[in-house]
Amino acid sequence: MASFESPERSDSAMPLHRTRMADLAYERIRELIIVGDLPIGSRLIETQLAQEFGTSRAPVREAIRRLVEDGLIEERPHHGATVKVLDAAAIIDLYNVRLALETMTIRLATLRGMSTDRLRELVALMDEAAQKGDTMLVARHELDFHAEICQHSGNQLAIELFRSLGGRLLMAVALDNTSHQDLLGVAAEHEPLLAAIESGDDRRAAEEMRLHILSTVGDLLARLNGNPLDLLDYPQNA
Amino acid sequence: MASFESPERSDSAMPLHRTRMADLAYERIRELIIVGDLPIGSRLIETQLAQEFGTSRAPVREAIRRLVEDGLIEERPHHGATVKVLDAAAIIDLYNVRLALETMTIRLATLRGMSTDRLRELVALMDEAAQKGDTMLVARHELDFHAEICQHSGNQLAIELFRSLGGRLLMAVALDNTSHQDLLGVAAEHEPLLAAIESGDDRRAAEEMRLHILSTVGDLLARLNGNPLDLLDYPQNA
DNA sequence: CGACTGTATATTGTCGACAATTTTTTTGTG
DNA sequence: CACAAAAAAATTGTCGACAATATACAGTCG
Repeated sequence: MASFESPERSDSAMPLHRTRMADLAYERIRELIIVGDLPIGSRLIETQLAQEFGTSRAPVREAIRRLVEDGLIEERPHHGATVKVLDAAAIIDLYNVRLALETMTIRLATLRGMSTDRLRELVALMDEAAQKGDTMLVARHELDFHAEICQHSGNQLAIELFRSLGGRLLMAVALDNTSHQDLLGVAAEHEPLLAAIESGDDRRAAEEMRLHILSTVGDLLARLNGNPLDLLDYPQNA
Repeated sequence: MASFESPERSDSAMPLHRTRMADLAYERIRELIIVGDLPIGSRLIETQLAQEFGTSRAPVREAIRRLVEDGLIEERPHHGATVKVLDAAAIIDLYNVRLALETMTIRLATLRGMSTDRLRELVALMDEAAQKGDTMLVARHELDFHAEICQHSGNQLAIELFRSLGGRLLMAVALDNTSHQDLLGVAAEHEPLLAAIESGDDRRAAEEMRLHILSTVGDLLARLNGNPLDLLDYPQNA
């Protein structure tokens, strides 16, 4: 009868994790890397991070393994993990892959007749963030914009891949600490994309995406160092 | 002086890991999944696998995390890991991504003037395996063939991504347990690709790659179930 | 003074145990 | 017999400790 069970101790029973420490560690370390708090090349000491998070090493190890797979971290077997370098060459590689992936996803999304409502909301958020001069927030909304398109492609694999690319894409923006110049124009630059999606012409949408991405990476590389884009000029149509 | 140190006990000191258990576990589990020994949907019990490998759970956990990132395994927070389903829809997604990626890498490789010597060796190996009727071995050499092209693109990210896609690509072939019919023809089908690469015309190479991949996935889906390719028809040129 | 060697330290790799949670089985009841 | 609640079992999540390895440092000899 009426067994004395206290399904939830209300007093002092705070830390009962409803979520996994490993997930938290993953998010936190990822953020540290993206923001640049853990600079490129710096080592990730498991014990140190564990202490900082107030956990054991196990969740930290797990988080690090995931970040390795995300490409944010490099690891040598007994040496440890370091934040992977993201130089101009890596950015070109990154954007080449992005180009290939996103020209595909936007075609699929366009063919499926995706609505642009949410996209317009995100553009508005970009604008808002731009007016505050918050470069990083603009970049995050911009990433959401592209993720939204990816989502509507229906290609689950592409969605996963784009998510895992997100960290590096944000890193690339964060590297470029200057660049408050044309922040106001970034929202408007998305109009042609919206129009193309609404037109239902997938080929046109892909071409707009190509131009959009090329412009983005061009700016990025131009600011990072004068390096012109090496082999990124990659037209899909004649 | 001359401290008694035995840097390598020759007798019975076998398990001194020169390599990490976690790596071994990763390879072994991956192979179990690809071959189909761990069928789709089956659960991966950490303790069970650990016992089978003669290790603790830690390396197994690590391996599982990596396989999750490779997309071979699905994981719900407290429920455990299961082998991810790979149905016709997933295969279409996979090959769409592959198409986007490989039409890019072959263009870059071609522009860089890659040698086809190694590729011809791999075609020979395919033929050899085909004559033995070893479907899986043909598939592995075929994967190496494409990996080789990817390698010569110089795009590090694309190389990583293709490697992580490899597991799923092999799984797709393994699913299709029949299919000894046109095994002999598979080697010859690579000739146009080789010719295009040697011609130095990157656009032509990309088109050949597109045809090649479309043909592959077409066969695959046709055998898997009568499902016609849904939205994969994805020409790059007009 | 520099190269080498051996030691000390720091860090990762693995283990066994316990806590938290979920799934399965059992039990009681209408 | 079906159905709900409770107990039991199985499994994952986290921890602290130890072993294996790599790095840093000091001492020695040329």
